[in-house]
Amino acid sequence: MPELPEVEVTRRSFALQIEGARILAVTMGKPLRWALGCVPDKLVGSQVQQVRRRGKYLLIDLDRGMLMVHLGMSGSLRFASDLPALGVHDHFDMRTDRGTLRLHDPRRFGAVIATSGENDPVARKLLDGLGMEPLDASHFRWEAFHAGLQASRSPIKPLLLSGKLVVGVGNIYASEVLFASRIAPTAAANSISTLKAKRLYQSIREILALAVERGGTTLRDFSSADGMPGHFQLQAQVYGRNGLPCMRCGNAIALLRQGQRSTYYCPHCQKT
DNA sequence: CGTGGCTCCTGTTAGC
DNA sequence: TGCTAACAGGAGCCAC
Repeated sequence: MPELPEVEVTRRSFALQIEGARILAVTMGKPLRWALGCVPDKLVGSQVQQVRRRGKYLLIDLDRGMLMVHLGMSGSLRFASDLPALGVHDHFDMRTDRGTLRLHDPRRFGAVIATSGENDPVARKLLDGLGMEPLDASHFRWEAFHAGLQASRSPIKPLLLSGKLVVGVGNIYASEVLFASRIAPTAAANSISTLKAKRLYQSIREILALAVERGGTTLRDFSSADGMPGHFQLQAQVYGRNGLPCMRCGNAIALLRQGQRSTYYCPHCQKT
């Protein structure tokens, strides 16, 4: 479900409240994608220092160790002091003296992993090799992005989704940024003109930033940790609009399958 | 190494 | 209305 904007909106919705909190108890539900990596009781007594994000991972720094949280396809976090009883899809529940952090994840593609810190082998394995942070101007450099495109013959849509060049662009935003920059999703990355590559670079920055500003996209059930839904779907130009008229030229939006994922695009506006 | 296919799991929706 | 199949916002792993 969540792409970078939803993860960032989630982070902002509870980071300040949970900082300094002391962990009182941890309860696990059904198993998630990976085991927690330690007995839940081991977390008790630790203090939350800050909540960061790398790609679609939330990194919760503790005075001893680091919790990594991934929302997968259907995950969402809540942080509140008055949460209802655990539901069948609540699989991680961390009670603190400031409130309870709870992961709700019906499909269980998400993860909560306890590591010793950023240099923990498990953390390294998941974080090493991630691409540039699109909302970090000093990290997301045009020169590096352009060089990355030039170095790949992969179709641009799956390359964006892979996170190897730039992180956080998921299935919705991949379609949206390619439409905005008028690039065919099937175009080989190294065949994209410098002009279009520049538009793509700008679109990634602008569209993701706008989505964060708007509170993320809620297609089904996304909400941030304070329970607020997103509003960005009102802005979607192509995603989910198969057969409907293109907002730019009026021709029908087409649907394409790339690597088992749906891609929406305008065949008229997005050539090569 | 880069690339593509499969897989995990549950819920919702489209089609008959 | 009920059944079934397809599909859903991710990404690690394996085989080429």
